[in-house]
Amino acid sequence: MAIERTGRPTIRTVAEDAGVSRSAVSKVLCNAYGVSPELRARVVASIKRLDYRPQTAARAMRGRTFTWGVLASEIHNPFFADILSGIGRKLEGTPYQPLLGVSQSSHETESSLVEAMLDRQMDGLIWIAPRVTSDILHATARLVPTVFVAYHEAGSEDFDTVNVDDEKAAQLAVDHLHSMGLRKISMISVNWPDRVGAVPHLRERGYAMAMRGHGLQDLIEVMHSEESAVDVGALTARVLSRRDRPEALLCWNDAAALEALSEAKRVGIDVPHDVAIIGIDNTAFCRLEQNSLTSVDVFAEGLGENAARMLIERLDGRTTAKHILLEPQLNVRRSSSKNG
Amino acid sequence: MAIERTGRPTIRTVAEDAGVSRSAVSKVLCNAYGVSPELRARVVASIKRLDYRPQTAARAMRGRTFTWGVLASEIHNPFFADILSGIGRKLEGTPYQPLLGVSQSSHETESSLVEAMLDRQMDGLIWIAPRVTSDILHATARLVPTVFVAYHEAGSEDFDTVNVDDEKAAQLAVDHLHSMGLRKISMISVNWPDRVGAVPHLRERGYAMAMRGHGLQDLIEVMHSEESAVDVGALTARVLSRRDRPEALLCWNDAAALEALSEAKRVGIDVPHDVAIIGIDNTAFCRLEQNSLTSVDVFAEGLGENAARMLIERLDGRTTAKHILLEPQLNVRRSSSKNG
DNA sequence: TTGTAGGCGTTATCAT
DNA sequence: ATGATAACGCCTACAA
Repeated sequence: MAIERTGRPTIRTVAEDAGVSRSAVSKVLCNAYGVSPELRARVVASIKRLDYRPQTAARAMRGRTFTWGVLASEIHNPFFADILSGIGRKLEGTPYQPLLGVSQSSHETESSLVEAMLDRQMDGLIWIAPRVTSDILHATARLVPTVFVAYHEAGSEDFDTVNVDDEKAAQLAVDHLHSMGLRKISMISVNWPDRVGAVPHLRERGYAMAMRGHGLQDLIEVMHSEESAVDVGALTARVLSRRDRPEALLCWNDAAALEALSEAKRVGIDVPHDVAIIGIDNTAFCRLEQNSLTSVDVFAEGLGENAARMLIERLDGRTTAKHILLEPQLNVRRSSSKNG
Repeated sequence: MAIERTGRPTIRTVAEDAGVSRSAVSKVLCNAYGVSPELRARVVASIKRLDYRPQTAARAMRGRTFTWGVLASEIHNPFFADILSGIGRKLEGTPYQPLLGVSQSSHETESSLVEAMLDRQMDGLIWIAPRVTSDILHATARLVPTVFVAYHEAGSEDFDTVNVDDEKAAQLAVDHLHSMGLRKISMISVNWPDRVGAVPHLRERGYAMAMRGHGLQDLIEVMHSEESAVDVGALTARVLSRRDRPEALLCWNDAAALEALSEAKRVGIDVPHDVAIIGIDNTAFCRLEQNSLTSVDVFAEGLGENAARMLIERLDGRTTAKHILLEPQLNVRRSSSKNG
């Protein structure tokens, strides 16, 4: 019986235990042709008895790792956690293991995280809300099957994308506010690398389009803050203290909207009476009574599930790109309702 | 020039480019002895020119992967995100890459996630808030260097632990409530696998000890809910609607406390006047005005940094166990203050 | 149907 | 100081 350095049984151990060749074991593992039921049974029994599991590194040398890299730049936002849940659920029962790498801004850059994933031979990548330039995305996708979530480039042949219609999400919000008779609707957005397909960009566009659609083009106002919570808070505080304060604030995401709620409360401005506030993402915190934040649901978990499905299809051989666009849905709560 | 299947340069490509042997390149990569400055320079130049990076799978076959597995059962709680931030920060500039695996309850079990990590030859594990039995933890730690965060077993020789003093955290909360003249202090805890070293268990103990310390042993009341937000909400609603409603609720973590705030608001019970509410973890949401939740800081990011430091030390050769216990710190906010 | 042999990219041992 | 060589565990032609 072969004794291995690691103490783990190897394919060799199993072969000896079952009294067959190593390749026989391998064939059983890969569900390959040319193994008799009897031989298979013996091998399966040995595998079970020895508690054998193939070593990913060795497999990687010959092909696949059964490992997916999931890339995110931030995970404090529950939006990312929801996506990950969706991926995890979809991968249940498959041999694939998703592993999350986080590129904390200012720490590890996104590109070096991608390199780390490539070095580790991930079978595929799910990349959430990328910030780097489009050419890097294409270059990456040509090296390894990649699905982008929260990044729009429906024309790309190199990769799949899975998104909610972010323009429409913002439009739904504006339409709702307008239907309440509000006109001075400003938007709080975020400083983000200026990419055409970036989510903040599209949400800003949707806002502007909707405003124009209602004849409010003169009232269009988009303000940008850094991503940090304190910056969002400071910006909101400035806006709310203005004499010509807007009647409503559309925040580019829930995190910003929750900060806005906080600032409004701090300075004693009533929501929604003095100012209505709307977020986008419809994360779990919106539901809490102290927030009761109107928000546009972007079905983050569904995004994750779809992304996983796309990648499975790719690994199963699909070569043409697919681009999925889910319908957003408005959830009205107290932060923007008349009888709030 | 060797052409590789993957299109990536290999150590062989570099060797040929630099006109040296593969072992020479390897030695440069590993900072091994016996390479002349001149040879090293040539190799380094080739590595840079070819943009060569070693393949992790191949390295794994010979030893290390420079990859750490981080295990968590849930990531919606920002507590986990903070820990991960701490790990990431500490690992900046090191060759190690942390990758997060999530064992969503009811989906993938924790044990199978551990197996996935072992199959992928992680150099080390950081395991946050494990739920499985202690013997599994020991068995795992004997296979691969492991640091546990948010799990107490200071006597273990097999692994390191990094924690805040969870008993004391709960005590601080009770002491504070008691100092406000409150006596009927109940605790909302969670159904959790009944492990001696589990965080909910210790926080419950700390609560009970503090109550006894103040002569309030007859008022000790610990209620348990499932982890899901709706369950916490339902339990809180029941408690708040009781005629003999407690004067204060100590929630085992912030997530539960935020739900409690929500329910209180829903049924029109004023916080803190009618009931004071305290959480533990001091996650970012406590700061928001609409929550203004008193909470005990457990320095999650510090936990992450310490865990990373412990694991680095292990990989550098330390063989004796270390157990770190940070001091918690109370942060009083409106949800428990007299002039709230 | 089954087994043999070679190689994936890297590191470590041992000659030179 | 440098280089040849042998593993590591697995998969896949190909041979029996």
